[in-house]
Amino acid sequence: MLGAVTASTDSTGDRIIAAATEEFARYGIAGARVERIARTARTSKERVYAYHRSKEQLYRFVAGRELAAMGDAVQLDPANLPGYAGRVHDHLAGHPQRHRLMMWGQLELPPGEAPPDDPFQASIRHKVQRIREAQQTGDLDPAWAPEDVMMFVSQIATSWSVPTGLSGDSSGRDAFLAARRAAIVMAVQRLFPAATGSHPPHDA
Amino acid sequence: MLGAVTASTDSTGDRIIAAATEEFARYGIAGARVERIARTARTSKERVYAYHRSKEQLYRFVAGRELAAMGDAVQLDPANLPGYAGRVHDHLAGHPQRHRLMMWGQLELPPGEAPPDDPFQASIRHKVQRIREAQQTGDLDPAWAPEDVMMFVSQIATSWSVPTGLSGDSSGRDAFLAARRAAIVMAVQRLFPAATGSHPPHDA
DNA sequence: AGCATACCCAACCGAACTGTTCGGTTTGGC
DNA sequence: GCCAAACCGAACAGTTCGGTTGGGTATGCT
Repeated sequence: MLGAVTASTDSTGDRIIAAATEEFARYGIAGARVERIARTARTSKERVYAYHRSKEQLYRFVAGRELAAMGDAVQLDPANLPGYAGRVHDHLAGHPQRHRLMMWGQLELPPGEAPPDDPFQASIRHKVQRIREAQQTGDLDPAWAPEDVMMFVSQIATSWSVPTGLSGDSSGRDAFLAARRAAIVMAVQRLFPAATGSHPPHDA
Repeated sequence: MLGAVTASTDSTGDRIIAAATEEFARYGIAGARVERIARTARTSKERVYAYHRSKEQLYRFVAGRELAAMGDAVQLDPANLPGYAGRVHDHLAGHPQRHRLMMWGQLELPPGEAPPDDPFQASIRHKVQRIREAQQTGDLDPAWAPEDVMMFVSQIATSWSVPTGLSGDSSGRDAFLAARRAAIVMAVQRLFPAATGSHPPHDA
């Protein structure tokens, strides 16, 4: 439950991944302690390095995993961006570690890294492309630059993914997040309304 | 020019602050090296600790400074949020270190810190209050929760404050950022239109 | 029985870091 | 010239960490 992408089995490799996900989300790459990861995973440092080449590579692995899991959980639907934003909010706001895990990499990894196949860059480019296509088929207002659409939706959707202290106590947190979700959906709907569904699919 | 809040004089204390600002923005708190700060400031570690109690306290100092400088540079005008968002974009997108400096603190400092007078929390609360008042005077649509207004404007305004590789090469970067600025202003205008200015100021 | 694989544990290496100390030098006011 | 403050450079103490090594156990296959 603590690990973001809890594997189905409970092998040593899986426990290492779960423990690393937790550790990196909390302390970042530089702040993470391999010894602590090993202890949490009920194994030894030696095993961690048997499965992963280095601490940084281990981070890349779990971060990529988290990104993929998020891609599965929240499906980008360029014809219904308000719904997409709501799903993103649900996925992240209820599990702040998921957001933190990604942010650490964005700050700690100098942009001169894995340029050809970086999963994050690829994911972004893919989303922009999907939005561009939706604009061509009339599902989305073509007046906006697709990069802006993608960025604004992401930014609004993740507005409340980092606990700020504004969120109040833990008792009313669900209600709080639900209200924030409604505002997110409304804002995105106002900027990029969902397609009504009654339009010809480009060639009809 | 490199330091975000370059002091007017060039005393040792000022150079330490400038160097620390640069160092923290690039490497974060844990990643910053006091020795490197001292060298950049053309002084010694001994001097750094003569002016500041610890590395973390030094970070808090420069981060607070940066926050204050930003508060001066971009004035929140609840009656004209699109203009405010544009100013925030100008202030941050052209100087990504400014944004990075703040983000590090948000990730690295556990939320159990300086709860009573944390400048960041105070700044947020203050902005929310300003927005709430504008809603009461009719400058802003009172249908939104003020927290959402503040957060959405901030998120949209900072959309392009972190270089993503989408920004293209350095040659066309100015044009790129200018286009992004226009989109930001338009988006905020659509969500929270600027007051027309021809309304009675609450008591007329 | 033989063997390979997975595993544990503890020690270890080399490097790096924070924060302090200290002897000696410069600077500027009086 | 005198003195105090600011400063420098280098070393130091104490700790921590990433990553490696090596000896030993458990398991399961053939």
